[in-house]
Formats: sequence, C-alpha cells, structure tokens
Amino acid sequence: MGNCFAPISSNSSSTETSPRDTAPNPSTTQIGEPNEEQRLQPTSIGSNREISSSGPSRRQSTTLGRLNKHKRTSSLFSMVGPSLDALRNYATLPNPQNSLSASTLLLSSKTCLAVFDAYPKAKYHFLVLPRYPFPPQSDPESKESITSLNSLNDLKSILLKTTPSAREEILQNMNNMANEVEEMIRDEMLKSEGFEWKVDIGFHAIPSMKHVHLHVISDDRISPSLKTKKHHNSFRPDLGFFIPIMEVQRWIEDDSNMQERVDALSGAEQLLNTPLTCHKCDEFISNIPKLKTHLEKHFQDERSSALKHIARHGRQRSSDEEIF
DNA sequence: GTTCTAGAAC
DNA sequence: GTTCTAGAAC
Repeated sequence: MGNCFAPISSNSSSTETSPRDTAPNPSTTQIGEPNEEQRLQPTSIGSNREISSSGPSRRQSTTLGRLNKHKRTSSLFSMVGPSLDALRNYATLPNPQNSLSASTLLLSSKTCLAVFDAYPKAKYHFLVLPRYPFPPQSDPESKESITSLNSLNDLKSILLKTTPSAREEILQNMNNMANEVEEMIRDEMLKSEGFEWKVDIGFHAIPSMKHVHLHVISDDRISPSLKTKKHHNSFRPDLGFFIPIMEVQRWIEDDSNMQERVDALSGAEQLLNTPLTCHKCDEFISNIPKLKTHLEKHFQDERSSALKHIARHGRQRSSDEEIF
C-alpha cells in the first residue's frame, strides 16, 4: 500500500529508457493510477506475467494481456509467487523495456534495471540489478560482457569472481541507478505525503533469489508484506545482514581482506534470529502486530514534525544537513 | 522467496 | 477461545 508512483519524469541522462517513455500511452497510467488490485497485490516480479510474450504490441489490449497472464501462471508455473530466478530472467532480457510491464519495470539503462519488489517490505521498495551481458563503459553499444553470467550470481561472486575494474564498473552503475531511484522515491514522497524520509540502499548478505540485486527501500518499513521477524531483521542497517552499498564501496577501496569479508557474509544468517526491536528507537517489541502499530506511530510522528518544520521554514531540512 | 497450519503463547 | 509464530511444504 502506498508504494505506487505518480508519473515521474526522470531528468537524469544516465537513464536511457523506461516503459513510460517508450510504450504507447496506456503504460503512462499503469504507474500513476494503479487500480486497487495493483496497489495491494504484489507487482509482478515473481509472477513472470507479461515477460517476453514476444508478440507484437503486448500492451495494446489490456484484455489480451490479462488472458495471457492467467494462462501462463496456471499452465506453465506450478508455484504461485516468485520463481527464484525471476530476476535473472529480467536481467538477461535483450529488450526489457519492451518485455516488462510498467508495473514491473521502473527504469532501465544499458547496464542495469530497476524493478518493483514483488513483496515490498516498506512503502517504497525497489531492486536494482545489473544486466547481462554487461557492456563495457568504453563501448556501451557492444554486445560483449565485461564479466560472466555466473559472476553476477550474488554479491559474493561480484566481489570474488570479477576483475577489479569490472567489479568497480558494475557496482558504480548499480549505485548510480539506485541513487536515481531514490530521487524518484523522494519526489513521490513529497507528492503523496508532503515530506521526505530516509531511504536505505544495500545488499542482503544472503540473498533469496539468484542474480545480485541492490535493495532501495524507504525506512518506514510499513507494508502488509512485512510479516516476520526475519523480514524486519533482514533490512536493519545496523545488524549486518543488510549491507549498505557505501560499505561495499569501502571494501573495494582496500580489498586486502576481501576473502574474510565474504566469509563473514555466509555467517550472517543467524543475525535474522535477533530479538525483535524497533530499528528506529531500539525498543523491544514482542510481536509483529505490535511492531506494525509502533512503526505507524513513528511514521505519523515524523510526518507531523516534518510538516511543522516546513510550515515554519518553508522547506524540509534535508537528511544531509541533519548528519553533517 | 511465500503459504499453510500445528501448537505455543496469551 | 483467539492470536501469533515458526517450521514444513511448495
């Protein structure tokens, strides 16, 4: 709920396409005016709907699209919900902006994609993934890849199985797109709630889906899909399971103990069993329903103090100013 | 990853 | 009796 975007125009030159830019106009409304079903149902990472039904003009007929979707999910996929390699399917599409619907794909560039998380754990939650083949910076039009598909399996393989230059290029491109997604989120926060709040960007130490992905998630953590202690712990930036991308950037600046760092990632699973406490105020919370009430209160408090501040000073103090 | 449900916690 | 979690199944 609440994780839907009004139409957003990206002003960054790094982004080459988005479905809204390229598709005929129905897609413009998909993000901006989702129906209640789209709002509440997960968007489509897992369902594989509308993936590369390579026929012409997928989006021209809504009815046809829906029929296809249901046919595909019932006959081809026994499991309801996301397939564990849905992201890899996306990442290897030669033409994602033509193959993915606007409710799945947020942004695409020559090197990366940003997609809606199918089970968002906050009001805003997106995934940024590197595409394969991953073209070199020196020749973005090339069909060559600076790294193998296997090296894009997860953060571990990025850190250990790529050349230092490829590693830096991949992480830099992912970071750039994540920053762009954050800007879009902040625009939407202002439009929908009148103020901005924190956005976290990072990897999971132990990912649940194949193909490395960077989470871009708002720090409210208010979402019907957040159902367990492990869900909440997996996004706490202070626990060690969620690795902020800034930290990974520091790791590659001095990679002398990279192997130790990667080994530590594998041991991170037990962190998910950490007792449930609020990630904002550290208060112990006995169960998930109480956490939800608690987080809702934090959100309303933040909102009212931000709105008061804006009323007094005409603008919101940016998070940068708060830190420095 | 999600869904389902038995049994623990209240 | 109801709520909630955690583990099995998918």
